[in-house]
Amino acid sequence: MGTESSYTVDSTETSLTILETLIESNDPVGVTAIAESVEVSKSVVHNHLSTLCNQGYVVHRDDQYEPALETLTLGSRTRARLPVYRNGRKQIDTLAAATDRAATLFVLEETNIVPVYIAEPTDGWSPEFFEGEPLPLYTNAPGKAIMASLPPEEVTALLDNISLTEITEATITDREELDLYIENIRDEEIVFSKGEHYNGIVGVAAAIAPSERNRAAAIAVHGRSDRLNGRHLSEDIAGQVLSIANSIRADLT
Amino acid sequence: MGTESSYTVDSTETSLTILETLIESNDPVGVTAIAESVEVSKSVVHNHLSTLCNQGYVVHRDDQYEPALETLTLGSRTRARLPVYRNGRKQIDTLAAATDRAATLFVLEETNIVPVYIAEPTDGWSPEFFEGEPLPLYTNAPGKAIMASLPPEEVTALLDNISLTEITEATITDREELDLYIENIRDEEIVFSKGEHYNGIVGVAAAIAPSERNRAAAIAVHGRSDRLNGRHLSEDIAGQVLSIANSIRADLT
DNA sequence: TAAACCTGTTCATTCGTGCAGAACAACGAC
DNA sequence: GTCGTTGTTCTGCACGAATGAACAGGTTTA
Repeated sequence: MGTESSYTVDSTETSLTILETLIESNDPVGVTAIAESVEVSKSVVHNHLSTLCNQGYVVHRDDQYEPALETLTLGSRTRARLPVYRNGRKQIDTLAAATDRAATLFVLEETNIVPVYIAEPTDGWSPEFFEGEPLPLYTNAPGKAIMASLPPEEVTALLDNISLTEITEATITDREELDLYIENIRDEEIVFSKGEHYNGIVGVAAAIAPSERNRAAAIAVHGRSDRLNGRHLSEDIAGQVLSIANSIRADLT
Repeated sequence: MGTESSYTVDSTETSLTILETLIESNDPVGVTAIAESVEVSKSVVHNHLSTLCNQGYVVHRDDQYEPALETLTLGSRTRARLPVYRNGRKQIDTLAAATDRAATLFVLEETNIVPVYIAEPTDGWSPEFFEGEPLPLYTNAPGKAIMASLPPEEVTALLDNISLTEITEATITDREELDLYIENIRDEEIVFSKGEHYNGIVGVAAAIAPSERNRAAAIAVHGRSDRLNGRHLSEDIAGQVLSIANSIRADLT
């Protein structure tokens, strides 16, 4: 893991940086603005944008540039490789509909979990994170559920490669405390979290343990703590999360 | 439109080609295989892969490379810019649930339509196309519905930039015939298609006309012709497509 | 056991190309 | 009209990306 190679291609990096800049700025943007933001000359930005346009990842209109919708292919085809997504997606939809809260499917990748599919409630709060945005393992319910579903030696291997930094006041930043916590939830089927990544947001998660051909995954329901609490959270919601998790597990044969 | 610039960055192109190669091969793949496929030397492939790994778009395990789930961020954040997606997504879900067929939201980009959100039926056939994969305007119902919703001069501007090639026997390849067809459906609210892009697949579509701040879009229901036909198609399904289209239009204020 | 053949990775060298910066063109504001 | 902008083009130079061979592992073959 993590053997950072020194031989890299600089121009690819700047191209990707430019593309990311386009995506982060939520409106069409011009060459000079990008040049200032990325700190390269205008002509360079122009060349990279032309390249990205030719490849179909950027569109050009009225001296302004925007990320192209074709960027969706990369991700949609990548996640379509995951059996847990292909089989589990509809179950996430029903989980969101049944609980009327945001339901998400997470998959372990490297030392992070990545939300692979987010089903939003018909109305109300939706998660701040995006599909594809890596999240740390230790600041949320699905991450902890996944860790508890892995063999202990794999967990230590993962945790040895990351540092525990505080996101909110509720984040566990002490390694021993975290190890102990994971041991304690090892026999549980459901993991709760309260505001360890986003203040005022609670979550219920259940892991889908890895197998021969499937990566470690987890499903979760998130919501604002004022609308998701008490027995409703710990019994109703948790029960539904658990039953959907079992159902997805069963479908993976 | 289409002023292809000659000043481009070659290494960016090869990086993206390598990434696309990884995505198309549905399994983890090694350096030499990519080198053969892209026709560059192994060391070059290695350097580009290292770069893509560092940027988070490729993951490296056991001498094998795979596209990273983080590729999802690009597309998910790009489509989140579209008001029609943010407001219409749930409606597409209900359309798919109500008809128990695949329902899709398309958006016009350059001279293509791009599926931005696909809701699959609880069981049964799902479209062959991926979210983000550009489709020609003239081979399917949503494309034609969009053209019929645009001012005629814009349609001719679009069609002047593409060539009509035959995909299946049902594809309209004659420009005059296509122009006439579009004129004929101009007053209709619903457009049908039968196997013009995929054999044996029929579709019903309704356009969401462009406005000041929203691009031209369309919604559609697709299915296999043996299970989607006759009065069921032309009345039941069409009616639901229409009512959802109206609802999305209304939500866009 | 050892040699032949796979991998993926590293390395020096050389050639090509991506880069900066200035000049250009096209538009808008004052 | 002129001075701001903008995006685009162009040229020379220097840096860096590509080459192709050598290296380090592992697995198969004799």
